[in-house]
Amino acid sequence: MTLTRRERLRAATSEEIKQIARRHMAERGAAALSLRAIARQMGMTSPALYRYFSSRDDLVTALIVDAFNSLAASQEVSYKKYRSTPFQERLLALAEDYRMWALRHPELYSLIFGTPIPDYHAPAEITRPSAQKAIAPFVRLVIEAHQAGQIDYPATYEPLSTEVKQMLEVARGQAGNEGPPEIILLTLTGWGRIHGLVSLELYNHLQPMIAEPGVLFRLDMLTWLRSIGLK
Amino acid sequence: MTLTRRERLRAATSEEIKQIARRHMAERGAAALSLRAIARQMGMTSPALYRYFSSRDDLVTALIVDAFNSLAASQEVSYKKYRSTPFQERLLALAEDYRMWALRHPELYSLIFGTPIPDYHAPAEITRPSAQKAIAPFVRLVIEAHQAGQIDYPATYEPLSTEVKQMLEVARGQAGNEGPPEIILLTLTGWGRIHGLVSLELYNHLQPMIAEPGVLFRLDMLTWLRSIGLK
DNA sequence: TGTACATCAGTGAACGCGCGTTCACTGATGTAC
DNA sequence: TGTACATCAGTGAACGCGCGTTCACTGATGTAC
Repeated sequence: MTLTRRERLRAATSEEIKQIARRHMAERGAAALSLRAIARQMGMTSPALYRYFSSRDDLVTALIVDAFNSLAASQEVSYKKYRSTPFQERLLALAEDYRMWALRHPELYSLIFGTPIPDYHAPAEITRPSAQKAIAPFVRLVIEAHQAGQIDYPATYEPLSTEVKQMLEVARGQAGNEGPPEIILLTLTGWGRIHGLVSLELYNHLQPMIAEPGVLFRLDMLTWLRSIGLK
Repeated sequence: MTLTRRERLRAATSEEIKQIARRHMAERGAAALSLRAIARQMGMTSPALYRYFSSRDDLVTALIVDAFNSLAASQEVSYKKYRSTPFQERLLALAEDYRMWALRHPELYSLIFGTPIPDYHAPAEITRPSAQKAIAPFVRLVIEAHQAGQIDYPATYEPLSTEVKQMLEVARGQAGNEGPPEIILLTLTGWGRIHGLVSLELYNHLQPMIAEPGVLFRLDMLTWLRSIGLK
C-alpha cells in the first residue's frame, strides 16, 4: 500500500495540475480552462500534461469528481459535528454548510451545478457516485429524523397519487434515500429550496434587493424545518 | 416615428445577429460566443459586425437584456391570462411558466441565471431594469393576493426582528414590491423555491432520481401556496 | 555492489485551427439643391 | 428631374494572440541479475 517514490511524485504533480486548474477556473471560468495555460504556470510544456490526463475532458472529469467529493466531505463533517444536538439544528447546520461551501468555492459550485461546459459531456458512471455522496448526508439526516418519529409529513402537502409514489420509489436507495415516498419527496424539495437561494445569491440576483442574503437563507431554512414538524 | 428604409434594414440585420448568436449559445454555450463565427454564418466578414455592436461584450449585454425581456414577456402573458381566476391558480401558472420558459430557452436561462461569462461584466445600470421586469409579475401577484387579504403570513415563519425588517425595507418598491417586510420576504423566498427546482432540473441533477421533475415541481408549488394560506 | 536494460517524465517542433479588433478601402444608398 | 456630395454597410488584409493534440526525442530514475 505504500507508494514508491515515483508514485508519490506522480501523485503530487497530478494534484498540482488540478490545483492550478482550480485556480484558473476561479479566475477565468471553467469554459476557459486551458492545458497550455496550466502547463505554462507550472513551468512545463503542455504535452507533459498528457502523462497525467489523457485529454482536457479527462481533467475536467477529475475536477468534477473532486468538487463533488469536496462538498461531500464538507457535508459529512457537519453531519458528524453535532451528533447529540436536535435534528433541526443539525439540518440547519447542513444547509448553512452547503451555502458556505458554495460561497467559498464558487468555481467548484459552478463546475458541478452551473452551466455545463460546452462540448464537454460528463461520463455519468464516473460522476454520479460522487454526486450522490454530496447530498447523502442531508438526505440521511432527514431519513433519520423521520425514523425517530420527529417529522410530520406536513398537512399542507398534497396527498400523493399512486403514480407519483411509484415515481418516487425509483429514487429510493439512491443517496441513502430509504424512507417512504413522502419523505423522499421532502428530501428532494428541501434540497431544491436550499439550492435555489444559494444559486441566486452566488450569482448576485438577490443582492440588488437584499443586503444580507444569509439572513434570508437562515429564515427560510427555519421556516422549512418548522413546516416539516421540526422546531 | 416611422423608420426609413435604411433604419429598417439596419434593425433587421441587428436582429439577425442576435438571432444567430442565440443559436450559437444554444449549441456551444455562451462562453464560446464568437463574432467571427456569427459573421461567417451570416455570410459577412467579422469587421462588419462592428457597425452594429461596438464589441463582443456589447453584444452579450444586448443578449442579456433581451433574455430578461423574453422572460418578462412570458411572465406578463401568464399574469394577464387568468385575470379572473383565484390567486393560487394564477401564481401556480406563473411558476409553471417560469419553469417552461427555462426549459424552452435553456441558453437564455443560463445566460442570465447561470455561471457568469468569464471576463465579462454586465453593466448593472443597463441590465438591472430588465432583470426587475422579469420577476415583477410574480412579485406583483403576491402583493395583490396580500392586499386582497388572502395571504396569511404563515404561523410557521419566524417573527422578524427590526434589523431584518429594515433590511427588507430596502427591497421595497423594487420590482413592484410594495408590501410589508413579511410579504417582501415571501416573494423572495418563493422565487428562490421556484428557481431552485428549475435549476436542478435544467442541469440534470434531479433526473437520475426522478423521472418527471415537473410533477415534483408542481407538488412543491402547491405546498408552497398552501403554506402561505392560498388553497 | 555493479552493470545492462526498461520504464517513464518531460521537451521542442509542428499540425491545423480559432479568436477580437483595427485600418484603409470600395461601392451602394440616400439627401440637398 | 438630374447632378454633386455625404453617409453608411460591408470588405480584405493584417496585428498579435490563443488553443488541443501528436510525434520523435532525451535524459533521468528505477529494476533485475
